[in-house]
Amino acid sequence: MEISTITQAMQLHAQLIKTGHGKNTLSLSKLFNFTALSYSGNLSYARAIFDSIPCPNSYFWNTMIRAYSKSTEPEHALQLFLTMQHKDHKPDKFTYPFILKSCGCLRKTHEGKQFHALIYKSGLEFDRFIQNSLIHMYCDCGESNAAARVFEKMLEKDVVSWTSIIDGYVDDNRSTEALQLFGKMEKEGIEPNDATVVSVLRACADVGALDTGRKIHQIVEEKNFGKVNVSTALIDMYSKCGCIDSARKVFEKIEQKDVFAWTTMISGLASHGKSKEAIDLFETMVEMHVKPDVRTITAVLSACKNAGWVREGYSYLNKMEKRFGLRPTIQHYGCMVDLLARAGYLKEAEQLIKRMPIEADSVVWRNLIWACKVHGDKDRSDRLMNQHQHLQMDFKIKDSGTCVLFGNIYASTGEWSEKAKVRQLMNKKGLTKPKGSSKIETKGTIHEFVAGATSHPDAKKIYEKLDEITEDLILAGYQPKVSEVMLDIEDEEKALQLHHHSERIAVAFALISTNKDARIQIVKNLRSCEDCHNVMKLISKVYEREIVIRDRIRFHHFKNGNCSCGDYW
DNA sequence: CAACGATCAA
Repeated sequence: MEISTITQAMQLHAQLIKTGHGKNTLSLSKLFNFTALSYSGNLSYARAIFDSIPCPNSYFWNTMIRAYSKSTEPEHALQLFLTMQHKDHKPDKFTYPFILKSCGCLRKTHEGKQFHALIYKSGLEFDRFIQNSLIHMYCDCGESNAAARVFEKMLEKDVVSWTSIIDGYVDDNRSTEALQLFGKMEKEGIEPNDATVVSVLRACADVGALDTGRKIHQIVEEKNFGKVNVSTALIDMYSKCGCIDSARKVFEKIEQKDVFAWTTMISGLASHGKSKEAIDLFETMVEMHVKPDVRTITAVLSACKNAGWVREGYSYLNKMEKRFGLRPTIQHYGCMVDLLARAGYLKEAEQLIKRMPIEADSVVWRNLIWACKVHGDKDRSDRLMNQHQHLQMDFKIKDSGTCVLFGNIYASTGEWSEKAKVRQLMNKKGLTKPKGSSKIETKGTIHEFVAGATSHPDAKKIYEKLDEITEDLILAGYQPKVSEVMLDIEDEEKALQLHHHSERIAVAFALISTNKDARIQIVKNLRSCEDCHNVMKLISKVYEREIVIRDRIRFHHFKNGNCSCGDYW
């Protein structure tokens, strides 16, 4: 008898009890399997069945543990493992993958390592499934190095091993290495499947690896990976690599578009400054009866923010709860505060922070304070900075972003002693300034630059080119600003090197290493500043090159000295 | 006697 509903399962259970289920383990295991694992099952009912078995065999133990590992309370899986040991029942090669999954979900690195030791002692360390689970567990716990050690030791790495380690590297901000691993995987002749390409596309999106991304698109076509999530990953990759039109083409071809596909497309359009298209697409989505989720609304609000549409922003924020039944999160309120503040409604922005049912985080405060500075409302920004500084002291928030903001504000108004205090505070709290970097892809390889770095093999040529660029820019009317970094550095020569921001170094590298008509595409890990924009505008004009910059917030397309995304602010 | 691992967006 096939079981497909929980009622059927209960009927079968009743029958088994009546006729005495002692001998009929096959029916009972079928029943148990359904109750514990199927989507329409019932975990506590499964546990009741489990508890009614006097001496459960391995299958029952493992299935019960597996059920917990998939549930919202994976810690019960670990508890059950202890019970199992207590009752002298030995774990086997099926037990460990579920246990390791639970450790991963719960970020229990320490326990995970202990299980690793147990696995080693029981001689199961060369089981492929267990090794793959170990890789995944270590990645979930943020220990990608430990995962890599397991991976290296594997004698037969299969496609799941490769996918797991690649995906883990992407999650751990090691996308460049993830792409190198994919290259190795191809060399070893392992065929990627749909899960693999999704992970590799995430890596491409992360670092702006368009060439590799296109290559993956070809593989997807050849192998006919038709799942929506693959298309969604392609849309995201193309969007994040600056090719919004290619993203759109992939989107149009999807037959059954789900929330993820819609949301990814909408946020791609929003980040490219195409607010109108983003909003239109959202309306179409609603017409097609696809229910938006909280992230969809975030994308819509950020489209409003980029366009400065205050009324529309408010209306979507209201609709979100009333029409779609979604509770706004800090991201939504933060976006709305930012929208108001950028449009110059500073008082309203501050009031919204006080009114909203969630406590503002430091990102929200930071955006508002910065907006006050941009709009020249010094009283408000001083007051907010004082308030926020107290918050920071009182709650011991470790937030280097806020310190950087304060430092920048003091520097821009020439309050050097205040700025020095911020620096002292950062030292005391052990905070370091996030280091800006710029990535660029040439011939399928990712190059990453930070200000002042000299480790690139072409460093000498790049800095020569930079000097040349600086001269050309000055001829075209650029006035070098006394950079903030320069003031902190004693050594003058070092200061001059640092003065070249990372994106300028990347552009110089692109100018000497790419074709004249290829567009230059840069991924920054921080938000780009006004000075960066002015310089990019000029370079694109003087050298007649198209330059695309992606920063934390959005894209900026520079062509012949014009920026198609409006001003940076 | 049954069974196990990797998947998307601010």
